[in-house]
Amino acid sequence: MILSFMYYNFNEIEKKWQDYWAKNQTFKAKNNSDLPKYYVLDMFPYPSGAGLHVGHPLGYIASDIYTRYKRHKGFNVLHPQGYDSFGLPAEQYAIQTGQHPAVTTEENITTYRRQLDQIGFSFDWSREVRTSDPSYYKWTQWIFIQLYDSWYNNTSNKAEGIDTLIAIFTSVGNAKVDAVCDDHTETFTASEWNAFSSKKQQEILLKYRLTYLAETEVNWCPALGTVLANDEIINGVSERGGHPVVRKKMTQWSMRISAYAERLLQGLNDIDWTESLKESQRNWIGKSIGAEVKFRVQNSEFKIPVFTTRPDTIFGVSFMTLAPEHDLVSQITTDAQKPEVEAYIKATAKRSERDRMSDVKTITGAFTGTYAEHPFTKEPIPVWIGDYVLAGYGTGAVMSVPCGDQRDYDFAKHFNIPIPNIFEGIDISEEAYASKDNVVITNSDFLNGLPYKEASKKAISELEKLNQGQGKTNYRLRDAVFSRQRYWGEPFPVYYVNGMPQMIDKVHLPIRLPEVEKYLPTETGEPPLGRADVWAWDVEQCSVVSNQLIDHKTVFPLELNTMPGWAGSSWYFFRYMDAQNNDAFASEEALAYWKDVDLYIGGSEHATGHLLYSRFWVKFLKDRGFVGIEEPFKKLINQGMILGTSAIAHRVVATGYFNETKEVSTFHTDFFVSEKYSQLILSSSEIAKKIKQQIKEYYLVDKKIENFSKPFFIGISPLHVKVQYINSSDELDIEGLKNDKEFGEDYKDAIFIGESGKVLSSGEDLGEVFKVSREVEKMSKSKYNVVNPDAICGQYGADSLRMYEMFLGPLEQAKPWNTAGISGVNGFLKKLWKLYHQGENGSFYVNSATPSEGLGEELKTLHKTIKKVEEDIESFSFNTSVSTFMIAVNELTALKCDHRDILEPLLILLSPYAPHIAEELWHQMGHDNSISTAAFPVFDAKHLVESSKNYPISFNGKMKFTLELPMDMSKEDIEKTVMAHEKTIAQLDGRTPKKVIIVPGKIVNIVG
RNA sequence: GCUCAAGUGGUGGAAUUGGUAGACACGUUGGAUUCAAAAUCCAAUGUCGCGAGACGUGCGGGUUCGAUUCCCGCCUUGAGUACCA
Repeated sequence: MILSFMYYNFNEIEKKWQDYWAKNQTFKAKNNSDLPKYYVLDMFPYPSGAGLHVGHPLGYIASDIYTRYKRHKGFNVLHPQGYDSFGLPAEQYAIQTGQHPAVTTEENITTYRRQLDQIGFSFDWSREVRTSDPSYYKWTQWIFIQLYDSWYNNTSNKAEGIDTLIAIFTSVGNAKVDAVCDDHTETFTASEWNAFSSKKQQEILLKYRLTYLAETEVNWCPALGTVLANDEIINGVSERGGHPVVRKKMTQWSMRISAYAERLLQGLNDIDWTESLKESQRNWIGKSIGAEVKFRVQNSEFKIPVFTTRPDTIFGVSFMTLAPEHDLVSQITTDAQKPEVEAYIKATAKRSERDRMSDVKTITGAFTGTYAEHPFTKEPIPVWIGDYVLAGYGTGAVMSVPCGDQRDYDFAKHFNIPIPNIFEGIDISEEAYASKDNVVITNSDFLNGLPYKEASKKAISELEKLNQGQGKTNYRLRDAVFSRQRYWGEPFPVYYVNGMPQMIDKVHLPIRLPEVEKYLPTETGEPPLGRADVWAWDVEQCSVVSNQLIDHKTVFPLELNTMPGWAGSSWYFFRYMDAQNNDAFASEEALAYWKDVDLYIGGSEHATGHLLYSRFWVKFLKDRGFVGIEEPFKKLINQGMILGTSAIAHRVVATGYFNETKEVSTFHTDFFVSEKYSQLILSSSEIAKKIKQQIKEYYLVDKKIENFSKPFFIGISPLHVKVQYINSSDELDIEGLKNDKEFGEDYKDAIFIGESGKVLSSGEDLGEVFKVSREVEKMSKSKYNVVNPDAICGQYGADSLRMYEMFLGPLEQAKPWNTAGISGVNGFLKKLWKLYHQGENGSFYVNSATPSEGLGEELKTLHKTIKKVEEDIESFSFNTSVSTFMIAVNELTALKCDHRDILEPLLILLSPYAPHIAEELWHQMGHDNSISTAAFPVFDAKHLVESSKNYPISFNGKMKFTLELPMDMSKEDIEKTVMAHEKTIAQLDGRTPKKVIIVPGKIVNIVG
């Protein structure tokens, strides 16, 4: 066994230790331990059918290094993994092929697991979870019911059980309740409440529940046949697939995340996330402070509430603008204006969200014919509608102050509305003045002479006196739509009685996803669950029964929507703490021990989706007493994307006439030129002439194509070729490309012109090469630059892959992958192996005797390495540790070091990065246990003490030479020695220095 | 437009409180070993220059004895966001 490992046989070693870890459950975390806990989590992966490319494991490698490091440091580490296994791709595949998504998901997970295992991650797989597993989504449904049974009390500033709200309604009505609820919720007394029908009471309660069913304007994606949440739409099209999205009114489940807007914003101050990530959450929450002002509509009872951040500019209002969708529009429009207004509303409804977004320059609007009344001057203010006002933000109406807002200004200019100036000494003839700084209000009655802040305060207090406004804080964050018209998601534990939703009792969970014969919407446009035959709830038997039994007395229809992707991923980090528990989503003890995630690593694309929703659910679960923490992820790191290095071959295109009609056209020839000629060929160079001639002969003689002209003109067309055919010197493996099965005959006849201009029929011409040019792009199948970790592990080993991914650059930065560079770390591991195999014929050998002296240099190297590696891991600077290891091995090799006292601690330092080789050498050193819990070596500064310093001697800040001087030399002596040095005298060339700066231990700088 | 991040050799990148710019690696060139290749080892490698030397961290200023690092103004690239009242 040992003999076969005389050389570094990574394939055998890695297999051996992966099997050992699995068999011995080396990385199983205990739920009770005297050791301090540490929880390291990777963002939940979706098991896609394409498998992993080398970009995917980057974050997993980083978190695994940190996990292993923490174990060496004496922590009980929880490092689990699982699958966010509900989702669109499996369902789209199911629609195309008819295969059940559970089947393809299972297959994908198998591939995923195999790929993860071969990289040597130290996951505790005994805690694996899958969101599509009924034993998991049972608890997702359970949390949904908890949300339904809760309301948000602004007075206590937390969520409470709905029963406390009902108690208040029963005793005093809702006038005194400060709760987060729908707009336009009616006020009622206790006696009115008690007299309401049960249905009416249920309708009212829905306006308060934290998850509620309501008709809302949603983002409907016709191509996917489902609604999407705001964060699932990028630039007006769906995040998945890029399909158009339209606005539509639908009855949907929503999550009242807006109740938590302020807490979600404030919580950001207490967590260690990157500033950019916190900033995008802050922008998404979009807090703005201002006032709500009510404008009376002249000659009517209506009032138009508006939200403004500039109450100080209230005397600058010259019109009002309502969103075309605003409820009041139809009621206040005069008969005379009705045709124009209705036509405008129709026109804007037709425009998709995308059109409206891409076309912000065109100013459109219509006058309603109605006037509102200024709260202070009582002057009439024309009321317009315009699509630059969004129905979903604020009150859907604005008080338009053209002198202080550019959009109002443009609108006023376009429709010839007056633009009164209320800013002292500011010119508004060209554009509005939107800044809050350096403003003094004028032409504004009691606000004259005041700056922004004072004027705003004063305006609000005056509005309050009139009962026409008050200070208000507004948030951009909208409630999140929670229904999806899809099959492959969690079913809602909901049935309907008289159209009102009812929760199924928690004891009957999980409500399992029913079988359907097709995964498409029904003919009547209902979601796929509408195709299920057994999808009704029997309240007496408490079970799911056939639809045919629906009688609306004891058997009722079940909800047809399913939950969105973020449902299962908003709480999974708790399930890992106690993954097998059947009585709770996790036991109180487990929750109390593991608390929160100490380190979370994942992509920044989840900034406004998963990371916001998780925080929301955790705050809710805390309010209701189910968990003890306010924030789930203490520290969060976004790993940067690994980009591909595409290989581009240069194909010759020729322009000429190639047929009897002598029509001139351009076509792709079979000729390729090496990188050197990719620019040159456009000119009338010798090589271009030669190629033209070759092309002519080839098509006329070899291909026997008649009527083939000599090409008038030749150019270059770039062609992506597979990166696996490119070596470290950017040279193409011509044979490989020609015989690639994927392209069949495409390149069978290709002719390659190499670097020296010679034609290469194949790769046999020695010393003659064909080069491609390289370009850094996103890894994608279509660019043939995807690199599969399986191939890397096979050729270089998992330890090389792990180290190389770290070596590429800082974790958080985007960086290109180039397989050629991996030989560097692979060479390092071979060199390391040799260091431990300095015996006869390269056999394993370490010197276990502890010499009394003489290890000075070796100890210096070791302790320098301990210090640097420890600092690097603590600061997530893994790329520099890899360099440090290389330096250490280079130095120890030069010293021919074979001492156990040096080589053993070095292995522990290395084991988080290259665990397989570390385990193997650890084992060869005579240890029976795994290296994974060996104590991390302790740094001792005494080994780094230097007696002298090689001082850089600078003249006017520029280093000219260095001088070795004792560390304890005084400033005066340094100056004397330096000034007396011959090189100093030569540099000064007779001049007298103005000043000599000496920083002991650092630098000498001579000025003058 | 706004917000955030980043610009250093042929390439990936290093320089953690301002103190020897280019560590470590890839690539390239030359050499050793080999019948030959692979593997391995040694040396050189920022630019210009034969050389002494000069220049050099996106650009222009500034602070400092000294700036990749700090300040001001610009340019470029990437990411996010977008009529948010």
